[in-house]
This record gives sequence, structure tokens and C-alpha cells, in this order.
Amino acid sequence: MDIQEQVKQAIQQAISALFDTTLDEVALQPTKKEFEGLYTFVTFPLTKTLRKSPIEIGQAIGTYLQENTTVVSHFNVVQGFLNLSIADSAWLDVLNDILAEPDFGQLPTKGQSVMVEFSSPNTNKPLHLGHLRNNFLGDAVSRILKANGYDVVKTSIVNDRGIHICKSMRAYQLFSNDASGQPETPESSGMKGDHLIGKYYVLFDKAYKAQIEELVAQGMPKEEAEKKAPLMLEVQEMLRKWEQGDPETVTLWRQLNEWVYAGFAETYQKIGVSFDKTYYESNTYVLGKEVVEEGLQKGIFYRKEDSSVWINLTEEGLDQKLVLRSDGTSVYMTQDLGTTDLKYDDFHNDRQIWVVGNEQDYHFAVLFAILRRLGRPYANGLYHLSYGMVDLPSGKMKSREGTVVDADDLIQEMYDTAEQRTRDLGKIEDFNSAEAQQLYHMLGMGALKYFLLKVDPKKRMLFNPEESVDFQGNTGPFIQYTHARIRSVLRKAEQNGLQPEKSVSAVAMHPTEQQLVYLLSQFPQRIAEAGDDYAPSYIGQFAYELAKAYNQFYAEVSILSEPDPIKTQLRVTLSALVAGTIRKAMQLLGIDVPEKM
RNA sequence: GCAUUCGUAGCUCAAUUGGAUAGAGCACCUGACUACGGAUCAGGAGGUUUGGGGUUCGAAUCCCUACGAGUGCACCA
Repeated sequence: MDIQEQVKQAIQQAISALFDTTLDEVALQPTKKEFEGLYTFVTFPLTKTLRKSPIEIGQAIGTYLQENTTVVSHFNVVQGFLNLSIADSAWLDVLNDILAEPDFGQLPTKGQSVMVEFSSPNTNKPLHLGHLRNNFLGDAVSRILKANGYDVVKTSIVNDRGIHICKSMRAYQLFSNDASGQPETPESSGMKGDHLIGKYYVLFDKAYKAQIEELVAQGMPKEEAEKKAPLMLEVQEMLRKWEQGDPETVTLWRQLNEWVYAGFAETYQKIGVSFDKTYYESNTYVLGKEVVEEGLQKGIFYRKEDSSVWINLTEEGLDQKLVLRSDGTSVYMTQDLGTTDLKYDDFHNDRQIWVVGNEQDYHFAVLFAILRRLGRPYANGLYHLSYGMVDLPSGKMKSREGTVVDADDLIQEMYDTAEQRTRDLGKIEDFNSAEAQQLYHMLGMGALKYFLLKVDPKKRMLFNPEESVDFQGNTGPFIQYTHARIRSVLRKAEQNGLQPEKSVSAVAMHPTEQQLVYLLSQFPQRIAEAGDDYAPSYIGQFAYELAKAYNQFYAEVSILSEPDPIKTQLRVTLSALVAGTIRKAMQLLGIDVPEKM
């Protein structure tokens, strides 16, 4: 079925028939645009064993393929490169195979399950640009893994407790009363809950810094001032009260968090992200101490004189790491050990993936090493999907310096831009206002998601606001536009009584048509690679290449005014298939595509 | 200081994992049948892949080195 496989096997055959030897693996690469052909076989590696020139080998294999196969129609040899052209009949076979597959793009089930943990926000501030990259990545990877045949469980662990939450709470207690003595609420202020709480987090920081400065002015060293500032002491006291279950503190904590969750829910809804299970750190932070006990018993951990517990990971190239404080309380690692067990107990996933920024690379290296030492059955299925930070042209984002790009603001900005562009072009006069709003949202989110997902996750990236609202070239809206354009052609075709068919008949093909079939045939493989590498960027690139190739095809051949009905039929069918595949690919990125725009 | 990731056109990113003359988009020039949607297409210009060594038929990719940048090195999360 797969042309590439056919060609590879044919080459194996040729080599054994011609030279009486075999090659472990035949590697094919796409032929460069400047040369004729589709696949290229590099003959250099054979020169040593065969003691023949690369050109000679190329000629011999090429001739053999042309004479003995139906796939290869002709060939040319340039230096050590054998360029192979594929016969139209083979292309049509491929096309018909794809058309016969109802779930094209859905790979067979793997019989395995994966948990993807992402988003995991703090409840002391609203989401920003960095969170968006995380959310889009986690969501897209989940979709891609599903397409790869895995059962996927999406989870988030909400960081809803701890000293930073107490900071917002304390500031709220101190500063939230308005002139009439009423505390501010989302309703009274008209602010989204997460933004409201974020405001108090910033207020805390300001007031705290002012106290430090005052103490320093009185002659206290800065380090001491940071620890002894009254606000800091109050917040620590508040955390103690929270842990003891003090009713007043817990009530306030509940109230503020609820407001934040309402705000988050709104944002998640807008970006189309959801979870199968949400964990709360207020429940899980106590976990992990039994794991420490277990590790001690197994002799994997050791206790120091001050009774703190450690593990020595120098054999793995890591350091010694603390897993329990000397006062017996947990650290971050303790919790994660316990939580990982919990997640496994809940779902028994074959694999667990964490979408977390690359500043935690070391933490996860240690976590995985410990779990391997403990002999956890799932230890080899753990993966940290580490992604780079998002920089701004002005430099790094810093919450406290107010240089963060707020997620809600950004989404609104993209929406506004989409609306402006659409109005300028004036193509949707027949839309009612609800339809128009839906379109603006679809385009705005498409631009934003594509912009953040087209870059390799591992790399840090630059977010240039001007480029992000660009709707031309390698952008989400360009791909969405191509889809809308095809749908328009298909509507018109239908008016002419033409429908896409389930199969196409033999006919001479245009190079742009061959190119389209070739790209389409690559889709399953690209999904597999994107799954293996956890790289939504592969899918983005695929969608872009497919859209570009279609526009090229569109510019070079005529679909509806083509005189030959068989060619028209092929082109209508191919168009429908491309539109469907673009939609599927974009869906893997969590991006919707419109019928009109 | 130690560990780790990275450095590709003016800018943002690719490069099938060691293959041909390193490709796209943006920006900048030049064109496109009265057209099935111009949010498009075709073409031009733009590169010593940070510098210097090495490995081999062949290097942006692997090794060494210098320079530059990010991140991590808490009994924080």
C-alpha cells in the first residue's frame, strides 16, 4: 500500500538481484525541488562494499526498478543520488486507499494508556502567556496521542495552597475594604476572580517591599529584613493556621480560591481546554511520607544525624537529594513521589507525562531516578515534556514587574484583530452576529495557538505581538483560509451537481496533484512521529505544507472549468480530501477551521 | 564556580536525525488569465550555519576549544 515501503522493498530486491548482497535498511528521502523525482536513494554508502562508483550503482538500480516494478516510472542519477519518479497509477492507488479509509488519521489502538498532566496553575494569579504555551502543548499532545491509538487521561494539579496563596489572602484582609467598609468581590469590582486575586498578590508584594525598605533604612541588613518584615511573619502564621484547620482562615481560603476557579473556568472555556481529572495540592501535599519510609526500609534512602532523609544519586550522575526535612515535614520531592503513586493507583496508566517548563529539568531527572530505584512498575514510562520559556521582545516576563502578557487580554486582542481583518475584507456579509463572533474567536484562537505550537516545544521562543497577529504566510489563519477556500469550491461544485467520490478512475495527473497525494499519504506517519517526539510542531508544519501545496494546485489547474470530466472528478475528490485532512490536522492542535471567512 | 540547554538570512522559525546548491514565513523589490475566494500564487534579492580546529566519501548536525545567551544548583514550590 505505502509507496515508500514498496520502493524500499524494490530497492532491496534490486540490490540482492544485481549485486548479490543486502542492505540492513534502505533510507529514502524526499527529492529536492530542483531535481525531478519524488524519492531519492543515496548510493554513497554502497560504494565501499561494492567497489563501484556511486553513479554506476544508481544507474543499475534505477534501470532495474524501471523494468521490474510498476511503482517507478522513470529515474535520473545525479552524482550519488538516485532520483525516482512514481507512476500515476501508483499515486491513484494510494489515493484510493486513503479514500477507502474512513478514519484516515486515526492510528490503530495501542492498547495502552497515557496520562498527560498539564496546566497546573497557581491560584494566586491569572494565567499568562507562558501558561498558554503549556496549556496548548498539553492539549495538543493529548489529542495527538489519542490519534496515535492511546487512551489518554488529561489531568491538572492545582497548586491551591502554600505561602504564596497566603500572601494574596493576607493582602485581601488588609486592603480589600472600600470606602463603605465592604470587602471587594468579583461582583462589586466587575473583575474576573483570578484577576482580582492577582491584584492582591501584587499589592502584597508592594507592601512587603515597603516594609523591607523601612527596616533597612533603620539599619537592619536586607536578608534579615526580608525574614522579619511583619507581613512575612503574618503570612507564615496564616499558613500555620491553615494547616491546623483554623475555620476563619480556611473559610477565607475557600472563598478566594472559588473566585479564582470561576475565572480559570472562563479562560479554559475560551481556549477550549478541559481535564478528565483535577487534583488539588491541598489534598496531595501530605502524600509521600510512606514512600520515604519504604525507601528507608529498602535501604535506598538514608537518615542523617539531624534525622533528615536523603538519597544519593551520584551513580546516576546526579547529586544527593533531600526527601524529608529534619523536622519530618515534606518537601516538593516528597509530594511528587506520593502524587505519582496516587495518579498510578487511580488510573494505572502505562505512561505518565508532565508538561512542565524546562526550569524543572533537574527536579524531574531526580524524581524519575528515585522512582526507578524504588522499583516502581511504571518507572520506565515517565516523561517530562520540558518546554522553553516564552520571551518578549522587551526581554523576560516578570510577574512582579508587570511585564507579563495576560492570557485573557491576549485572547481579546487576537479576537479584535480577527474582527478587524474580516471586516476589512468584507466576505461574510451574510453572517449574523453570533456567527460572526464565533468566527472571530475561531480565527483569533487559531492564530494564537498556531503561533505558539509551530515552534519546537523544547526551544525557547520569542513572542512578538506584531507577528502573532499576522494572518499571512505561515500562520493559523492562512491554513484556516485554505480550508474555507476549498469548502467554497466544493459548494460551487455541488451546485453544478458534482460530489466528491469514494474512488477515482485512472487519469494522467498534474505534478501538483501528485504532490498533494504524496503529502496526504504522509499524514499517518507524521502523526506517529509527532506522538513519538511529543511535538505538535510537526503537525503544524504538515498542515502548513498541505495548505501551501493546495494553493499551488489551485493556482495551476482549473477545477470546475476543466473540460475532462474525469479530471474534474479527481480534483473535486482530492479537494474534499485535502479539506478534511487540514481539518483533522488542525484539530490535533485544538484549532477549528471555518466554512467561510 | 559546577551542571545543563542553546547559538542558522535584517527578524521569527525549518532542515526527514550524517546527505545534493542549508529551506519557509515576515519585511523589501517585480509580476499574476476580467478570477473556482487576491487572508492567494509566481519570481528576485538576502548565508563563511557565532569563531577556530578535528572525525569521513560528505558536517548546521558528531568530538575538542574559545566566545555569547538561557536555565538549574534551598531542609522554596
